[in-house]
Amino acid sequence: MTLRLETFLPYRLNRAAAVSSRQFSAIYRDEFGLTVPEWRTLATLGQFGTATAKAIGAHSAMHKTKVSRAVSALQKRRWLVRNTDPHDRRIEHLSLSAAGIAAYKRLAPKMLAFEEDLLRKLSPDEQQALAKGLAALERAMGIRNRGPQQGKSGDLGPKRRVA
Amino acid sequence: MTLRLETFLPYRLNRAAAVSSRQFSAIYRDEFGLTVPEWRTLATLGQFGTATAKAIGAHSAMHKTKVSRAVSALQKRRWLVRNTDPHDRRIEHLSLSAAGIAAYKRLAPKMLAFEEDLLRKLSPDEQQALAKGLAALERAMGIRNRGPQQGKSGDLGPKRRVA
DNA sequence: ATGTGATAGTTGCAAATGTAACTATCAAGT
DNA sequence: ACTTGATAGTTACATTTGCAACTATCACAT
Repeated sequence: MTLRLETFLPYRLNRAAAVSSRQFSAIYRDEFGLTVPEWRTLATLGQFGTATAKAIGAHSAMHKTKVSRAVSALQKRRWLVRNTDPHDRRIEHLSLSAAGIAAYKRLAPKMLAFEEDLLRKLSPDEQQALAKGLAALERAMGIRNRGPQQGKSGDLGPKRRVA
Repeated sequence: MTLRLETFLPYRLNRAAAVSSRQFSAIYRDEFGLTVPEWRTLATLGQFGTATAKAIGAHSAMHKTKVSRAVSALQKRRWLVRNTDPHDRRIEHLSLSAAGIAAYKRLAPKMLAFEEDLLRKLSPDEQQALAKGLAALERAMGIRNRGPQQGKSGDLGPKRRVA
């Protein structure tokens, strides 16, 4: 019974995530003063066009208050607009304004380039292994990768884990 | 130029780390009320016997204030003892008390079992892929897996002083 | 129509966190 | 000895975060 941290999965994940997050977040922090939750929200809406706060939270594993505050911040910058669902006024469909889209289009290539720089340090089969391993892990942990929308009936909701 | 979050590395890492951390931390939180930094510190000392606060931070990618507070908390529980280096009084060699070791020995098997439950959901070659991909990523990001001592720049162990 | 329970999202408050400034110590140069 | 620059670790302060409680709205049953 020995717990070797270097091979212990949650430890490795947290460490890798922390380091990568520090490096990547420097980009949008320096350029726009965006926080991590704000950038994630921007990126989600940039990719999907429209999503609810709940869907963003489910897709990114962010707590709903984190999403709520990120949405408020982006709205204050006038990068994001809210549209109440006409059939259910509890729901707000979020999307980017023109300014928000412009910021996204300016940022996304830099993020991708940075990722590519990182991945270039891996051999092709290491890259493949990483992708395969992560996908399997996501599946095992119940992380679903469908679109963030479908708020109504089908929602991929935080309810799993039957106990 | 499309940024698909489901395949974007830092996003996936953060998401996987967040989910795994939530699940794993429930164990030591429920059992002992330990926080994540406290558990990491405990686990590091449990594995290595002795380490400095700086080494713990370097090994786990935790900020030094996080480590400092975790060490204080563990010390307050009397699970940890500090020993000032006789040759350099800035340095404190940390180690677990008997009570700390007892707690570690009680916790570590549960953590390992939980990890095993998770990994069992992956096929053997998925497990291998994950290990290989993570190792490559750690190398690419400059995460070194030697003993917890020595920072990024460095040599092993307490600085060699030629008497 | 009214009550019950569920859901989307917000907010108050306390706890956790990071930055920067601090103390104490050391090594090396003068 | 004294200054300078570096390092290990701590602390003050402001920001960020999460939990719990809240509002508003809905579906459904009575």
